[in-house]
Amino acid sequence: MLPKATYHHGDLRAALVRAAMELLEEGGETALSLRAVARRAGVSPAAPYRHYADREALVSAVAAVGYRELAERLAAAHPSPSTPEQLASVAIAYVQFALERPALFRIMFGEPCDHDNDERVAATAAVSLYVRQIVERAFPDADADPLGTAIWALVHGLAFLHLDGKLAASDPSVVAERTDAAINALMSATAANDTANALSELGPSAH
Amino acid sequence: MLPKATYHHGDLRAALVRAAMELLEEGGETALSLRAVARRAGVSPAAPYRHYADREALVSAVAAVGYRELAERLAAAHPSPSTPEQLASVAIAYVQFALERPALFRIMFGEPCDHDNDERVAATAAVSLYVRQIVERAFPDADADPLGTAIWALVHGLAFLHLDGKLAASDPSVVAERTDAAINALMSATAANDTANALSELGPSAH
DNA sequence: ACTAGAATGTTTACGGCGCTCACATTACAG
DNA sequence: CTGTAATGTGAGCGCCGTAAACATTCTAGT
Repeated sequence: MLPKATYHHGDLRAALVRAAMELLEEGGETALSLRAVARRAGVSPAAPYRHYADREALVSAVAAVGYRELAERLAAAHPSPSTPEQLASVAIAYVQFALERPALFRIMFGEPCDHDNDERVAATAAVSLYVRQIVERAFPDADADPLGTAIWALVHGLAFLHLDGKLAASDPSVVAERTDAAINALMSATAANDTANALSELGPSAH
Repeated sequence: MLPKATYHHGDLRAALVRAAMELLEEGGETALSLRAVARRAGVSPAAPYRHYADREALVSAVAAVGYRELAERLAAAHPSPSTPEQLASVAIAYVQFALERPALFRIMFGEPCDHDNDERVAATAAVSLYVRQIVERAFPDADADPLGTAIWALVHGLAFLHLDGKLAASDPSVVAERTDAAINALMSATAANDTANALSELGPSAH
């Protein structure tokens, strides 16, 4: 399939995403131009337009595979976390993913999201759902929606602040430690509130 | 000063930042090109290079004033917060700032930070310091550094997730409510830990 | 007051970019 | 087998960031 003696490529659509991913890892977000992607795929500058409406559509496709890879990474940290420690390990994996693949992470979260791109919105919805499911398992008595939001936001914020160098941290291990500490703080709060709620028997909808 | 009958501009350096700011608010980040800025400032495309090394240097300058405006906004929410409620109001102001000026916020935090730009690093250090000072006042018994990091990350993450549409929220008031809830969760945790620490008389340097 | 040189702005130009349109080639359905 | 749809090409437009040579103005030292 590499020889490319043929006029038609075969599966240019997928090849473009692959090429874009490579350029992104090699040269950062500035290296990700439609023309460069076309060059790497061995195709003319106008060819990508047969498969993607514009540059942003291709970028959204790249982001979508990014979401999938992030999900895999989190699952690898722990398939179905249900304790605070396990949840913390997933959180650390999230931050590590951001630091190891900064350009991809920025594309996934750092740009105005294209809400017309079905593939993309589905992928982010999956991440959101995943977080909430974890929270539901780990804290059955808590309101999963706001707590899931808080946890995701905390981890996401840690990732971004590290990414932007707002939090000095050359050593990945101190990043992990910091993430662990932050998550534990939030979760001990939740545990305390759960206990309080249970004791006072106020039911699910407090406040 | 507007007639601009003169060859020299007078204070082009500042005028460029102002023009860039305007373009950013009007047309988003894509509208922020060196050439467009020069046009708006009534000057040739090459003129900005007398004052900024390249496009990124100008963007960093814009980001720097963004940090200052964010600081003002937070101070306006509460000049010197020392209670959880006051801290929460500052957090809400942070998220609101991000939502009201998304393009500016993205420039401030969504790009690889230029660490060679003194103005910029100083401005972000100021924000970091500000957060830690608040935390020290609100939680004298806590370790301000990790707690400050956690709070900043939580708020920052909320801002970014809302910005990217990862958390559905058309209504600003529900955003504020969500922010309030998240912050309260984190802080009640801290309060609980403070109490525990005080009770067990472990001293300031636990862990 | 005069003048050299430093600042600052202009002009022109280069290559790369996203994107469009007319055209060439190939695949496939009838 | 053939016509039509799908896919890739080539040339070209206007924009971009940036650089080099040049023009104008400000300013300091005499």
